[in-house]
Amino acid sequence: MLIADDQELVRTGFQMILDAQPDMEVVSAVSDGAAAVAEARRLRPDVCLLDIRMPKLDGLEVTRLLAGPGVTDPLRVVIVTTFDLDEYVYGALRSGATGFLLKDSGPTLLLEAIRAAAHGDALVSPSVTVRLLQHLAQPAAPKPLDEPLTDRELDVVRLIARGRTNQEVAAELFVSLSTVKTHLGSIFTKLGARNRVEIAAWAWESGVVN
Amino acid sequence: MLIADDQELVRTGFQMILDAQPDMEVVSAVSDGAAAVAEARRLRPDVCLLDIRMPKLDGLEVTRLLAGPGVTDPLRVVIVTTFDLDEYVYGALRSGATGFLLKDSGPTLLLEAIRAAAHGDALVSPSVTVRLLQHLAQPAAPKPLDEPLTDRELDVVRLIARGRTNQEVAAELFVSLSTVKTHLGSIFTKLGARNRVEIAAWAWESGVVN
DNA sequence: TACGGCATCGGCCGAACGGCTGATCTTAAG
DNA sequence: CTTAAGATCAGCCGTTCGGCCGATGCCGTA
Repeated sequence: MLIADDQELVRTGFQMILDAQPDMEVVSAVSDGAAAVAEARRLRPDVCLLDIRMPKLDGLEVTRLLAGPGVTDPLRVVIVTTFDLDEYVYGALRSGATGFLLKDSGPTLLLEAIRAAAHGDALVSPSVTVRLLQHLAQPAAPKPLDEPLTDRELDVVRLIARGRTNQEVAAELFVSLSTVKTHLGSIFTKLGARNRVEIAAWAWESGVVN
Repeated sequence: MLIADDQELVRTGFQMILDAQPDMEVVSAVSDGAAAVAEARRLRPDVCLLDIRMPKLDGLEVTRLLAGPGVTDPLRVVIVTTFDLDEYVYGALRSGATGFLLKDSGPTLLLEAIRAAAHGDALVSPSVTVRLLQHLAQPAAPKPLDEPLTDRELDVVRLIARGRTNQEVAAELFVSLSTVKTHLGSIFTKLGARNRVEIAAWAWESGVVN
């Protein structure tokens, strides 16, 4: 087990909790991201407990270096943070973390998360999980449409959502600019959108593009 | 707390674990899905603990009836099952479950899951979570940025991605239209975007918004 | 056959966008 | 103290967007 947190109190708190466990051993506790990477590579602990907000390298960068895509023989990383921000959550998961805990979690969850990570499993704070599940559970029906989009309109939506201009959409669909604008008009009406970015946002939310 | 499981031993086992907790009370324990729905509607427990494989109605059907989309005043449902099947997991989440536990989890996780559900949060078994995260983390690698966006630029990006006009962004951030356009200029350069929809697309792909 | 939905095209016009240059102020780093 | 980076603001100007009007042709159904 390696602990990385810039706050002295948090480090020692974690260490006391973990040292009380017969099956856990803290091999190093550091206060910044660069040291975390160095120690992790030197000691190769089973699990790394990383804060996000740290000097030099933040926890997500450290995770990328230790467990990110392309890393050979990645370590297990559990992110522990005070802040329940979506960017942190998704950033952590993309970086290769196998756990995400808020600091307001009890010690029970902390221990469970570490044991899970040691087995290659992942435990995420319940208050975070509930939001993740919402995204998984309803990739469909973000907006009940009075009138569904036609196939051709969906073609236009998909290209719009990828950042194409009307001219480019016209070229890729082999139609004129006027036609694209006509389809767009229908799309605006049906979705109740006020500009093309709202169309794009709807497309991403509803899973029309991915 | 309501327990529904067709196996006598499991029901009593759960009941013994839960009765030992001062903050929990099992108000009913039934052995099939139809009874679970009836009891849940009559007693309206804070949390329902449901097995999936049950006579008459399976746990997922029960969940749909008690917590599914369109249900007014939904109950909190934790699914407990022996079988770690993807269909079960996704089925449970789509049905409206706020927790998913495998029966090989320890009593600690069971209690944590129930307490989380009571708060409206969701705890999922670590071995299941790790697979869910792979699906979430899959659309990774949107674009490694030469220069990262500043905090303020991210504020602008988030609002742009939600379809706001420059004027609206200015109003919501309490700055002038000129400032927004300046930030946008930097964003265009850093992301290599050609229009605001490409900025929005980057934001959605990278998880800056969701 | 007549009707309606869909796809296709054109023009006009005001508003919004995006690129450009240049400026002040604060804060952090060297 | 000097320098660099970030946040703030301003004007100009060409392009794109989005709304609105109208029009033609195809196809399936009533």
